[in-house]
Amino acid sequence: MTSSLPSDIRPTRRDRNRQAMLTDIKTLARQQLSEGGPGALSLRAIARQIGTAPSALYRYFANYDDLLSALCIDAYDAAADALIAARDTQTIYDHAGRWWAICQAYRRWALDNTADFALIFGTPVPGYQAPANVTGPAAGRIVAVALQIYVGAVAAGVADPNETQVPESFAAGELLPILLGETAPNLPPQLAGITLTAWTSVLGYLTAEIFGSLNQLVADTETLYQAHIRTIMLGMGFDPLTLDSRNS
Amino acid sequence: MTSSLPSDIRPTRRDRNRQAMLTDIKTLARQQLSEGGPGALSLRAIARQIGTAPSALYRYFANYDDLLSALCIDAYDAAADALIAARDTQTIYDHAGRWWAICQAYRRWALDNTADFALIFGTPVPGYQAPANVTGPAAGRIVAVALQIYVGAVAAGVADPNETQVPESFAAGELLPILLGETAPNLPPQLAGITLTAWTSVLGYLTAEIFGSLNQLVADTETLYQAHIRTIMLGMGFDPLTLDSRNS
DNA sequence: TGTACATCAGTGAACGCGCGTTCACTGATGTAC
DNA sequence: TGTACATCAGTGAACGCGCGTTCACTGATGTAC
Repeated sequence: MTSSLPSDIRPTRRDRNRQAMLTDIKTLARQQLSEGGPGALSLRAIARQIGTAPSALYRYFANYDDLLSALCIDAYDAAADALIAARDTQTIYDHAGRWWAICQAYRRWALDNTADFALIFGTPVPGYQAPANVTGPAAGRIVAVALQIYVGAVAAGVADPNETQVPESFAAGELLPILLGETAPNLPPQLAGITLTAWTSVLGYLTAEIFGSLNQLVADTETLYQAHIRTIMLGMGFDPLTLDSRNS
Repeated sequence: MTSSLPSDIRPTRRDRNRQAMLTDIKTLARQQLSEGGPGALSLRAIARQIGTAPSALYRYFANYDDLLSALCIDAYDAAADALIAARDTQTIYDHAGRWWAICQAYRRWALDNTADFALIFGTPVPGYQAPANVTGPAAGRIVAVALQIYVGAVAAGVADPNETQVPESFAAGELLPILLGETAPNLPPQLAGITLTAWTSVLGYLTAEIFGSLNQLVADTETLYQAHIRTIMLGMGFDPLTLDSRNS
């Protein structure tokens, strides 16, 4: 009975094995990167850990770079998913709450997945340049989430974009228009500018905390992060009163 | 006459050659890193470019890691020097101007020395962990410059630290007390917190611009950076009017 | 000023290593009749 | 249900490569008398 289903619906044993192997490879690859930093990824080492011949991996990835690209995309997607999940823990009407939530989730995800974070935002793996056409859209998803929340906040009057001085129009890159078109057509680029400014500030803190020198300077990075986010939100024109009531 | 000076003062031919060789090695090393990313540094390749035997390099650096550490320290120092030089183009009384200046210089330096920037703030080179005792102080210098300016601004009443909500006391790491002791003893940690928050925001933008996705999103990153800095300065409690008069 | 010795820079061959990738192959899993 | 064939996963040996590091050495540069 169970085996009478057409193969389109019920995947064959081979298909299932293949999927399992694919995730095994990627899991081990991520592990290697997290332990040895970028460039520490070795196909042979993965094969060794799996217990297979090195050449067997070429049934799953055409070559070294292909594996890396797959890891990048997975990482972007995982981060975006984490943000979206965090966003949805808050009401649609609580814009400040949503922004706050994605910021917390971003840090959590980064701390819990250092390797992936490094892969995406750190120095590129030697000799590897992520193919922009593949990796770009995945990267855009993350910013899109942030942008969408801010647009909602401004529309609801909870955030005042005029508090900052981002130029009203600035030359956009290739990806931004696509991004804007997807989330909110006819969006004033100023909002995008503010969001990017804010978002890079968030990212900057995380970079400093994860790669860098921050841990040597401050022990309680958690608290400092909250203050950081608050400052950023003030810069975006979120209502100070709302923020204060939330924090205390 | 020239050769009659004691060897303590006039370095021997050997000494001068040695210095030249040292800088040659480091220059080529930096070049390699900038071309191939972290992990792309190869002693053999350097020897090849210099036109010497690989083993000759061991007269100058005990091993691979030693060379990397030297490069790190140089990079930190170069960045700090650039900041200090920029700071000193402004009057001692123009605190906002000084902060603005070091932010501009920071970006310039980062863009002009991507390899060094990546070495310090990017993902670590595989298998290499910078010895904190060597590298820490150099890293501290940079933050010290920023901190010093902010302390001056607050003392002069140009910046109001109470505008933000950084916790008044937070657990400090190992390095911060040393840093504080050097630049300004008995400094309220709140000011340090604000400075760190601000400084990581600056760094975050640069990380995003240099490593990352920002270029795909925005073409005129220059303008956006100015807005970014302005927002950060507002968050630090700098006087909005002063900022506006400067920008226009 | 000239000689004897110590220091140091650079040579070149060799070490053992791990890497990505190819290739002809065996054997298992699926498919069509 | 059973057979014949096609597809695919994995094997194992081999390729050429570049790497960091060691070692005994030669020759140049400095130093002391």
